[in-house]
Amino acid sequence: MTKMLHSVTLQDVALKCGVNKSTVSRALRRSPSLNPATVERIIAIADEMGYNAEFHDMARRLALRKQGKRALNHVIGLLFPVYPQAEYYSQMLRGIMSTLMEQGFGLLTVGVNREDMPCPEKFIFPPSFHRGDVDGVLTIVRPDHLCPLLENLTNNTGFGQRPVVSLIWTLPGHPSVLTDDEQGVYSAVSHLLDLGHSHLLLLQHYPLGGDTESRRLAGARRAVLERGLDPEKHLLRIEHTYAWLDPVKIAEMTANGSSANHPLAHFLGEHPEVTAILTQNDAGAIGAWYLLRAAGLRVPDDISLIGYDDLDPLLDEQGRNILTSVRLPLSELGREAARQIVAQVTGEAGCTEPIVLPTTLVVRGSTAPCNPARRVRD
Amino acid sequence: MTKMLHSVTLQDVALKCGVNKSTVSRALRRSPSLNPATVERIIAIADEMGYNAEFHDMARRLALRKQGKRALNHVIGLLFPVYPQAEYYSQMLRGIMSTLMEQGFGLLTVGVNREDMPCPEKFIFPPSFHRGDVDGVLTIVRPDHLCPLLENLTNNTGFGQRPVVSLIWTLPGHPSVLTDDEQGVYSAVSHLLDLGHSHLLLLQHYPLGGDTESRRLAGARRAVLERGLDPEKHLLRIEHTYAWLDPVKIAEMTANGSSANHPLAHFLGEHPEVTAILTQNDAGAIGAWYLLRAAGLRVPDDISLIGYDDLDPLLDEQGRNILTSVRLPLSELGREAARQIVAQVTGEAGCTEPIVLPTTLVVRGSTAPCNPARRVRD
DNA sequence: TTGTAAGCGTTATCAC
DNA sequence: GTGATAACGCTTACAA
Repeated sequence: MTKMLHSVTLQDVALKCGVNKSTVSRALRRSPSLNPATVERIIAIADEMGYNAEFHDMARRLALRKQGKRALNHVIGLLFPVYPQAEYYSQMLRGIMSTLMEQGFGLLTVGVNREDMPCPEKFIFPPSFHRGDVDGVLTIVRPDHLCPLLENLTNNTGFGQRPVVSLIWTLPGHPSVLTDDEQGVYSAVSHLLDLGHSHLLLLQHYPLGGDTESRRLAGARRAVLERGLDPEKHLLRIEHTYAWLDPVKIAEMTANGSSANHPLAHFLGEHPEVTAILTQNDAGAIGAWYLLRAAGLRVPDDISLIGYDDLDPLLDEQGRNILTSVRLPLSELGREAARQIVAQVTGEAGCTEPIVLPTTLVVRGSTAPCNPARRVRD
Repeated sequence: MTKMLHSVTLQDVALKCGVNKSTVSRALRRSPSLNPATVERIIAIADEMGYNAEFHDMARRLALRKQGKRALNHVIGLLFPVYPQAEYYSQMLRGIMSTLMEQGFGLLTVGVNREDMPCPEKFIFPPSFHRGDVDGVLTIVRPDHLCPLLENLTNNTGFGQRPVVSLIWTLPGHPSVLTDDEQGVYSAVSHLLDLGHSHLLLLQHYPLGGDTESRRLAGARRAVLERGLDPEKHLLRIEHTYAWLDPVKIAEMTANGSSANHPLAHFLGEHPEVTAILTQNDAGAIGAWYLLRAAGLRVPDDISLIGYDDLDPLLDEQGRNILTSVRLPLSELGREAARQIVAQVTGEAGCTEPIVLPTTLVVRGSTAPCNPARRVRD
């Protein structure tokens, strides 16, 4: 194989084979209407000459357009959030990337910035999307942010009605790949109830254009109801902002002695019956842990604590992670989504209903049997 | 602007304007040889008809190929490692992504798996690379892994000799964007020497196809020599594997009481003069912290400890990060690399010598003045 | 079974 | 200044 700068064309191959270039074209795509012998001969010669089919894709696509057909680009777009939470999104990205690579697809990533979303009409997709270089897109963006972008995309001649698959969030009219948050919280709450806790506090973010929070709540309620308990009494709940339990802020508060002013501290003071807390994510659990500690409450002796995602560790004196948490199959989620979008763009039948992957409760030291003499220190 | 499925062509616009399609072509590219009045008129009508230039890029590129010219795709490839260390790479990725977006470029990411590198000839780039859809590439891959891939790429008609910019690692013959590790370790060592420490231990990974380790060592030596000290005596050094100080492993060892067997514990026993340790990264520092703790050595009272990267926190009782560490400008690194590759592909003059971005020593509680009565507990 | 020829939609080289 | 025309390299009726 010689390293040639001027590329080999069908015509070049045709000349060498002593046939017409259309014959070469057919041969390379193994047309059944051709003599198998000539097909093999032509392919061999084309190979030998270093004919690079992919290099001539623009010509191919131009020709195909006449017939109203189109060639696959083998490129999947990804609308990817640029906000921190590195580990969470990285795991999905790894799953997506490795699966797409295996399938011979490229990944064209577009950063979606939460800050830019107030005016999504200003968002401009890279030209590849307008050009039709992208066969389909995966998105990890909350629906309310996503919808204007998607409209932008589908109104574009270059993208049109190509497939879209949503990760993490359900997206009306499109397939999605989700974690089973109902089951995740159900298993966490069941675990606590099994340990004898009867008054639980569920900390949740304000719903942000998705139904994750309601699915989690549903799981918690199911576990409570299943034991014949009244959710109103036994399942307390606080909705809060992202920053509310930020470990860095909590650390500042505990350091300057103002942590008793935190709303969670107040709430626990008013609700001494609460012996277990479920947080929205591990960072929140870590923030809560230091807050509880500053309030003189010990985990798990006085209060059990469960995180979510199983990404950030809460280390004990020896450096072991003691945080009981709900682990999400994030990289598998990425893999499954990649499989889905590839199935869609290659025209295989894809599921239309959401694909829901199971979560796993990882039990560690931050949960323990309910201590009847609990919170005497309060 | 009507939403049309069949796209508007130059011919369509020409017909409506009552001119030839070649005139429209010239008008849209604001050819100076055209009557400015007609230029404006044609552009207006083309706009109104919803002519989408990007959609017809394949035809444009086909035509340009004749002249040996080529149109920019506005796509940058990224060779990105798929191994864990999420936060480290995510920060760079964010910088790269946001800058490329601002410049109107797309990012085509390719995962490079360390495990696959023993046989890099099996690595296949997505077709976009062969097709010439990528204007240039950014890489965050160690040179020894990268070189075979790069050869693969440059031997390809579709990529050829297009620009390559390397992040983190220098790459012979290509521009690179680096962190100033010499200065990073220099400032860390200077800080320790200023605190009165005179016998330091530098923990480093085995060099892995790059010169990062030697640059760090150089910085350490410079600081020591600057004070008239002999590096042989005052700058001890251990080269170790990635797993050597893995916090999870260390936690297991301390938990089952075997941590005294760790080579670092032995080494410190044999070198009681050492009062400060610099690790290769924060995870290593965290591992070391628990190891020291298990050995009865307190940080910073007995031993000062400095991490690297400033990504992973070491939390104190109140939840504050106490790890003194060298912060790298990772997201700025990504931004600068993106600027460089865009400059290269648009034909602007780019720096040929490496761009080196400064690091910052973030002093926290894990470093303190050298305690003369130190390590009496040993 | 294979060759011929007409596009796909652009750009560039000529004329005028 | 603007219009015809010939590529760019491929696919696919249709003809042979």
